[in-house]
This record gives sequence, structure tokens and C-alpha cells, in this order.
Amino acid sequence: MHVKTTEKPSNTQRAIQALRDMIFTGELAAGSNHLESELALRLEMSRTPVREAALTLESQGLLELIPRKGVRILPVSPDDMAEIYDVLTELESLSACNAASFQYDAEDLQTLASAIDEMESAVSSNDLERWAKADDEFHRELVRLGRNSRVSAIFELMNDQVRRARAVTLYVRPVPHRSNEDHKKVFQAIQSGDAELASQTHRAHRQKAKEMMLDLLRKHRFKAV
Amino acid sequence: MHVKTTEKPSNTQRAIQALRDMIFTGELAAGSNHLESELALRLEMSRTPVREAALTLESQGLLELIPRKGVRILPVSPDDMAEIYDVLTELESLSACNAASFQYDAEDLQTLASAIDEMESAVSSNDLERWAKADDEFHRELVRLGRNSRVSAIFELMNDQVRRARAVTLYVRPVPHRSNEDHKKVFQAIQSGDAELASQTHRAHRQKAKEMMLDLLRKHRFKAV
DNA sequence: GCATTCTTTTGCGTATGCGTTAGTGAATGC
DNA sequence: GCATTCACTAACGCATACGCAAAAGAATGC
Repeated sequence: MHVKTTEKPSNTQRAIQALRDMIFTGELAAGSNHLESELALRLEMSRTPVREAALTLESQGLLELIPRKGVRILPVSPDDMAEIYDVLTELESLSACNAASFQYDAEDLQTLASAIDEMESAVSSNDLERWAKADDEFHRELVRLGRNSRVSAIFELMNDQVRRARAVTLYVRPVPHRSNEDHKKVFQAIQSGDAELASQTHRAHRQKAKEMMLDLLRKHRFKAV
Repeated sequence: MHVKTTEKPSNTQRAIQALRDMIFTGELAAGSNHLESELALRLEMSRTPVREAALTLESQGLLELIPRKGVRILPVSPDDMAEIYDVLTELESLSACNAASFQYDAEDLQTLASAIDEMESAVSSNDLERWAKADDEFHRELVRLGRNSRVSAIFELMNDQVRRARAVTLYVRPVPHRSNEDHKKVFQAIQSGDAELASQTHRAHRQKAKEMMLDLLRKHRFKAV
């Protein structure tokens, strides 16, 4: 980071962050409508920055602006989740492929390795929250290693939605015992520079994850999150 | 389309469209800065809708807002173009894969077939603009057939940038004689429902396109478009 | 009672004004 | 001559104001 530690974010930035948080915590429920003026009141700022934030979030697919209805938080249906997983599958596999071809050394792969260890430890102590966090870290780092800023940006957007869904499914899903085997295989493929194997292995891993998530959503009749 | 033909777009929408157009035609050159107030004057509206449009375009990666410098049109370097092509390669290949698995009949694939014919005809009459348009149509339709709205949305964003680059390289590139063979192969794979083949064939096609584009940009020393 | 029209309210889209702050250039000190 | 300071300007971030259009409610006719 830079020297500038005291730069204060603008109200618009704060509004974006606040609205995101409120959406992810469910404080703003999926499908609900909220007037701009009401949100402005809640965030203790005027309509202008709230509106600007809403515009930004709209173009990110989190909500939509409906005249006279306020902002509507977009629900994520199982079908949406299928779309999202498909995108993530492709882009992460690409990342794995590229990461492998970059011939990273052990130090570069430190974060990835730590995430795997962390998941292992979390699973054995049955700490699902910690596992989810480490899993997230693994995927994010994988994408980062793929060194494609556009892929990273899209990943962040889509991953937000996955986290939303995972928040409601975390404790109804089976404990992820075997998942880490996949991660290790992907790790080894990257370490050994086998791009094709890394890509294919990760693709299979993600497709499994997709099926599991969709099963959960359907089984528990989550029509939207 | 619907009945509503007389709905007028808001100024913000017009500003978004106008700014996009101005960026793609080069009226707003890559790397240049433009004050919000100046743009507002040009678009004959107040700063508010211009600013809202700029926020939206910023989150789409077309420009950035720099305090006291105005909006800066983001240049697209060859490295950026490489990133973009990689994303498009993945997502279009996924689309081809899905399209193939949907077992479309001849009628469904009409638009795709027409685009191929159009390209053939355009190439033989040496009409590169027409070819580019048909090529664009082919790729867009392919993505549409993949039936993933998120993929479509990302495609549109990335494809915009490709069009920008193509605008400057169209007349320095070799005439695309063999490109349509790839398209036909992809088409046949989709028609015969061979998902794997469709995906792989298209991937190879896109990778060729990427290499050609990057060669062109490098050879002609386009540092940015 | 029900439908239809008129009135009222409400929220958005946009304009405008203002305080803040970064950037620019002049003035001063060394 | 160079650097530092300081005042000034300009542009933004945000608040506020306003007109319009849609939705909701009231009133009227049948």
C-alpha cells in the first residue's frame, strides 16, 4: 500500500459498501423494494450519493432501479446460481491453466498452500465458517495467480453471489471432507506446471460444487436468496 | 418487442449511450480527460445525468473518474486485449458447449447460419465492414444460444472493447478467408449436438483470433486504442 | 355497488448552488 | 536560481430544490 492512510472514502463509496453489506447480511432482503429517500435516511446522507451508489450496484447486477418503487434487491434463483457457477467454473479453470503455465515457485504459492492447510484444519475441528473463509481464500488466490484483472473483477462480482447463497446453505450441506483432495490436486498441477491438468481438475471440482449447491437449493426449496 | 414504443429514455440513459458512442468512434480519445461540466455542455444536459452515466461506465471499465481531472477514457493496451480475448475465449467456448447440448433444430440455428453465409458473401466481395458485422453477429448469436444471461452481459462488455480494437485494425489485417471454416465447424458441432467438439473447435478459433489481433497490435505499434 | 374520472400525493429525474479541496502560479525567502 | 509557501481558482462531491408523471385515493355518475 501507499503512504496515504488517511484518505477518507466519499459518501458514494460508503454508500456502495454499506448497501453491499446490507444486501449480503440480508438486512435488505432479496426481492424487497426500498425507496432512495428511505435509504438515504438510513445511511445518514442525501439522496445523491445513495442514488449514485445504486446506479453502480445496478450495473453490477445486485439490484435494479424501478421508478417509484425504489431499488429492488435482485433475488438469486437456483437458475441464476447455475449461471454463476458456470461462469466461475470457466474463469477459474482458465486461471488455473494460466497459473500453472507461469511456473510459480513455492513462495509464490504460499498463500494457496496455506488456504488448503487452513481448510484441512477447519474441517477437522468442524468449523464450517472457517472452512468457508479458507475455501474462499483458495479460489480468490487461484484467480489472482491467473493474472487477468478482468477475470478477477468478474470473479469478485460472481463470488459475492455465491457467498450469499453459501450463507444460507452452509449448515445444511455435508461437511466438505473430500473437497480438499481436489484442491490439492489442483495445487500440485499448478506447481508442476501442468496447465491442462490444472484446468481440467479444477473444472471437475467446480462442477461438483455446482451440482451440490444446486441440489441443496432445490432440496431445501430455496427459491431465491 | 413490446407495445410500448413511445417510452422516452432518461437523460442518464442517453448520456450513457452518447458517451459510449463517443468513446467507440474515438471522439473521446483513449487516455484523454474530459471535465464533467464540459461533457454536460456537449450533451446539452446538466452535470447530474452525465455524472451518473460516468459512474455506470466506470463500473463497466470504460473510463475512470479522477477528481479535478474529469473522466479519463481508459486506453486498451495489447495486454488488456490479451486479457479480454482470454475471457471471451472461455465464455464463448462455454456457450458453444451449452448450445450444442441444447439440441437446437435448424430453425433455432437460422441466425447463426445466416451470419456464416453473410461472412462468406462479404469476404468474396471484399467488404470488410460487412464481414466484421456478420462476424460480430455470429459470436453474439452463439453466446445467446448458450442461454446464460451473465455470460451474455460479460460478452457485451468485452466485445465492445474488441470492436474498438477492430476498428483500427480492420484494414491492416489479412482478409479472413479461412476463418469461416472454423465457424462452419462450430456450427456443425452444435447442430450435431457434440458439445465437446463445439467447445474445443471454438476455443481453437478464438485463440487463433487472439494471436492475430495481438500480432497486429504489436506489429503496428498500437500501444493503446 | 361498481366503474370512471378527478384530485392528491409521492418519488424520481434533473437542475442548481455551495462548501471543500486539489492544483496552479505568483511571491517570498534562502 | 531554486525551493517553499500561500493565495486563488476551478472542479468535484454532495445537499437541496423543483417539476413532472405515475400511483393511490376520493368523488361522482350510473
